[in-house]
Amino acid sequence: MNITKNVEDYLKAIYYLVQELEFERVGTNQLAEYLGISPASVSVMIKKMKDKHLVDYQKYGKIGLTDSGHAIAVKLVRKHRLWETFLHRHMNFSWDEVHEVAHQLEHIHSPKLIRELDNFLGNPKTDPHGDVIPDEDGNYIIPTKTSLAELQAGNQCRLVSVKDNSAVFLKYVTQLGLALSSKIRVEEIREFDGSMLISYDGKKENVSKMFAESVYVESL
Amino acid sequence: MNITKNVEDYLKAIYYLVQELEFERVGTNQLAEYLGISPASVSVMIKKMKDKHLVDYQKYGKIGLTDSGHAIAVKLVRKHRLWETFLHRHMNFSWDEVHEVAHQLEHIHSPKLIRELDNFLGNPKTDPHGDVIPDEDGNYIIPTKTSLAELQAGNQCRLVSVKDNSAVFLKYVTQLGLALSSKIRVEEIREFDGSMLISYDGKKENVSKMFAESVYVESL
DNA sequence: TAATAAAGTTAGCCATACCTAACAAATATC
DNA sequence: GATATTTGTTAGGTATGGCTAACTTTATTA
Repeated sequence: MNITKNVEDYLKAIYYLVQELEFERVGTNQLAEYLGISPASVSVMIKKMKDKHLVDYQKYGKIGLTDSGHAIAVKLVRKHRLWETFLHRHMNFSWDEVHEVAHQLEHIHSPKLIRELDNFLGNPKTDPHGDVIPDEDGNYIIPTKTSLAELQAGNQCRLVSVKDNSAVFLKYVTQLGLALSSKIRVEEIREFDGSMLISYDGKKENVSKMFAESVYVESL
Repeated sequence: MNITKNVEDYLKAIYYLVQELEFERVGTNQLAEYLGISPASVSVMIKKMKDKHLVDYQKYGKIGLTDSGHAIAVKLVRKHRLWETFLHRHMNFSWDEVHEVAHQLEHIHSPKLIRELDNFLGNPKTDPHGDVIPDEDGNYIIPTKTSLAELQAGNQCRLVSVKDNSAVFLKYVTQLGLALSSKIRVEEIREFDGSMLISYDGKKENVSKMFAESVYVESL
């Protein structure tokens, strides 16, 4: 059973939509939207992937991963995050630049390379966005994620990861002067729109509710 | 004009057959043989590549690279050899293991990554097989290659590169206890089959003419 | 509940890139 | 120079993975 680059992309997309965004299962349209292709193409592909026992599916239903599909997806996530770490630490890629190239690199097939890369990087536990890197056996703990938006005025926290890995969002975070492990204090929360005034590194900035929801923190 | 991974493979293959093996131009059958695909497929592909101005070609003639085709091929060679160097130096890949994975990695598109990789490696001039790595502008000097077979009994030399990068051949070289920059002395040459007795590192070994022709040396 | 909207599927088409079989051209040999 | 042999091309088929248009099913809402 030959898994193509495309099938790998589908598996990772399903994994992402199912696990990270916390839907239980994904619809063909959502998946199509996420992958930037037509729902019709997804319909056809999912049928083939079902034949290969990579996804759970029945017509007009929702898509889920089988155990084998899940295992492959986790391996891809591991590769992706190891490459991101490599690019960030050794190739001078900023955290908003790593994703695109890592997306290409994750399709390289070489168990030895991944083992060696992991070793070279010193078995990192998280990637440049604070996301957990699954171990060689595909095991990992998804940490309970608290968003900045859940805090109260007066609370202090440390930035541990981001919900949105898009270059646009990450550049904005960088522009604000924030990075992983930045220490943040919630100064005020505006009831009417959920925006907050936060302080960090001697700065004070106003951020939207959406921003606060896109940033995960650890309470201090 | 979108260059696919397959077209890249064709370009590199043509480049290799034309430059490295010193034919002026390649026939479709030779190319098909080298790529492990049918001549018919090559015929069709070359027609498309001609339309994209990547190759010089006319029906029933021989294939050559255009300037733009050549430029792309050289960039691929550069990427391939930089990745080989990386795999060998930092990922503990032996010189017989690097080719396959580098062949995958050379298709990664990211000018920044290649610049950074080159920098990370300290702008290496040669890869783990002793082959020259073209610079960022695609410039490189093909050194005059002297094979071990050209030497006379009593001559001394140093191994600088190999003609054959196949795992089978490289493993044999390693097994003999030879590596790049090994110092070799030609002890005897047998007229009838061109085989030679060579000595190096206190060892004495008999090698075939074909072997001697597959190893490039620098006279001492 | 019936009409409408949203979501999903099927059919038929395109591009890439491979294949085999049959044919055509070029080269080599008698 | 005629006939093999080698070399190369064309035609028609397969698989992957996209697309649009038309249709069906499910969900929503009046």
